[in-house]
Amino acid sequence: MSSFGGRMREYPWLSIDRFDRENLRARAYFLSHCHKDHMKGLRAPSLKRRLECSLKVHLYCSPVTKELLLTSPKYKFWENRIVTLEVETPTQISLLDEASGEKEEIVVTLLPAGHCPGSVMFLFQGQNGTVLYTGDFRLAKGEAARMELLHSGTRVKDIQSVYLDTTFCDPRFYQIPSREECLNGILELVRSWITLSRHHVVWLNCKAAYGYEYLFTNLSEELGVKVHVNKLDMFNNMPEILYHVTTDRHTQIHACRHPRDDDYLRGNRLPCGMTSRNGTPLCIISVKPSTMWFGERTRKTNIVVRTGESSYRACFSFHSSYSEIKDFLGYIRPVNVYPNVIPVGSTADEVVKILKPLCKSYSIKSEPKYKPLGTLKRSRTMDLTDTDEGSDDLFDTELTPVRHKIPKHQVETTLPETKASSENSEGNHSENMGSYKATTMPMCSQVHFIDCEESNGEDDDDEESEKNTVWAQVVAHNPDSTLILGNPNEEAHSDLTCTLTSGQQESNADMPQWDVFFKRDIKTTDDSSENEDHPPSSIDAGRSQSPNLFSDSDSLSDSTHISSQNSSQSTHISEQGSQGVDSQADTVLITSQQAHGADFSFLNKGGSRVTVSVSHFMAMDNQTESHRWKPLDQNTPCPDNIDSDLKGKNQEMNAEAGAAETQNTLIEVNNEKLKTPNSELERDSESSSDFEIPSTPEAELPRPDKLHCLYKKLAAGEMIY
DNA sequence: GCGATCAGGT
DNA sequence: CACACCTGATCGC
Repeated sequence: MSSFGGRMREYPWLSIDRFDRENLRARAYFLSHCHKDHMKGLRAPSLKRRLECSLKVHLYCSPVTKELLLTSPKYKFWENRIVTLEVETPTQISLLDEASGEKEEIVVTLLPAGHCPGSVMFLFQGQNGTVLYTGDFRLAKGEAARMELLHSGTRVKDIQSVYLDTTFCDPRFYQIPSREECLNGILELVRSWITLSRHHVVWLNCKAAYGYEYLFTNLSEELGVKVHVNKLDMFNNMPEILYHVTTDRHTQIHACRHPRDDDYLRGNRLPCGMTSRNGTPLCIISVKPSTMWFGERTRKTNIVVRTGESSYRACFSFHSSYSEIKDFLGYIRPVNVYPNVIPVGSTADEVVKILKPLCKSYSIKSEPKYKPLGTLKRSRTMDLTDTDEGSDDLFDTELTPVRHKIPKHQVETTLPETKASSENSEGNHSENMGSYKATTMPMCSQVHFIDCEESNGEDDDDEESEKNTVWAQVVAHNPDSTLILGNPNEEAHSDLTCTLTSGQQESNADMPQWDVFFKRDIKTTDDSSENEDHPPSSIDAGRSQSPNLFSDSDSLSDSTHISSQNSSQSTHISEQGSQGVDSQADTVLITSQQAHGADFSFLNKGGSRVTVSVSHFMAMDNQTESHRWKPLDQNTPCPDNIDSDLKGKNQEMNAEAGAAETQNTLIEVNNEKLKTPNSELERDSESSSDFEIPSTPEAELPRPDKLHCLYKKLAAGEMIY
């Protein structure tokens, strides 16, 4: 649960995901997603009163979040105070301090968070630096690298602070099977059950919260069976979800709820009351989506575990795993990081201890500026592959400071280190706000070296796993190599490869684009169709791959695997067993390795399908990646220019505001992506977008005249973006 | 009667 | 295992 207080050190007059106490004085509110624990105070009378008095205070959120929020009458009073911001569309807003009349411009960008429909992260850019509030998120490894708007050109933006979802920031939660693996596991379980007869139904034991829609839509799409839910009016304007859910109880997949649904199930009755069909009693299994995690060394990951006669637990996570968190933060490398959540059984100190080494100032302090050997072994930016060619790449790319190829940033990196490290030392950041402009970091800090000892950290007992982590990052940087190689070692990182697609879904202007937040294509792969061709037929007992973590499954003597991969472990659920005879004491286990197989074939098919049906949970892949890898087209924002354009826009907007005598708290920049006026920069960005890593440093070296100009500006104390 | 908080449950 | 949420008891206004 989030313990974020609502305010960021850099911009304390903004409140995010908290609306009580001090937050009642905020100049603007932001809601990252529609979960209750992020809406504290949002409907309190005190805030309502504040709104009535302060007509210029608004709530900013994604269109989907607004839609979901306003479905509840309790939040209706917000209706005309909500400003929706399109995802991945930098938008400038003006914040007016009503007391002082002081006005401030800030650019906010919503980035898909993969947590639930409408969930976003907020990237703020303003006079006190660039900060990222992640809200709750689940992003697979490498996804930060594919978010165009986290970059300026090919380089990650300089981010002062990240306010991070640390729900699973504990080595205990080292890995969680990817969304695709989980989905495939559940899909195969559901498929194998409901195909037994029309009376075989599945109850998905989902909590009352947004976030399972991606499961519903994918199951429905794959199986052609809609999911019964209690309520669907919140999706009225989201046809992509609406189509896959129903209030008609005569379906084989249910996610309906009842306060005492356990009792209902015991009585062989669905929470909606259904107990039979045409006089024939239903055969019900329940599947409870829950987070399952695995240690660093765990090779086998069971997606589905049988927990009883007719009950199963299936892996499902709304939050990033430990390794995903580290990958995300390690890519962004902010100066500071602040946990939004203290994981149960952990402490703030422990979390910070884990995260600090991934921050810039940490590497400034602890790493020599030039570490050729370390580089050779552990560069995060090198283009490694599983094969021997990888080594060549390693040498080719390694020695070039690949992240410093953008001229204007190159200049920046030559600034003397000033505040970066001091700010980091848990100092009071507001003290330094005024000097933000001087806060830069030396060149080396952007080269993502991974120091052997350092990065092993608490995991340093497992060298191989560490390698895999590096691998994951590397692979993520080069989609082409991913497609070819996949993961060299094991299933643990297969999630990486599942997100690689190309193309981009066209946005539809009118409807909230829920799929922007959740996209994924459960591909019916060659493998899985092969699976379909082999209806449940055999039990492969006695091969439990259940990790020790799962005492519940271990307690059952034998295991049955549902393989989505091949016929050697074919899918079977014995009706007899599920009916309580349980002769085989089956635990149905679907390993991520198996699911993994399906995922790869999903990829193979990728090219053609990507654009539209890369569906439901991973829009961030689809979208951001298409930004990043496809040839730059007219609509692709050029992040280079967002920064450089900012000042101009600010001035423009200020002028406009003055002219229009609005003095409004809010000015939106047409809700459009800031477009680049500079075709040269655009080309620059384009070429660099082909690969995360430039082939040669020369290609992007700053021109001396430009450098000179920038140096002069710096000397004059001007802000340089 | 309402909201906030906590405990306890799923 | 946790998450996000619900219910019910209690307290204060």
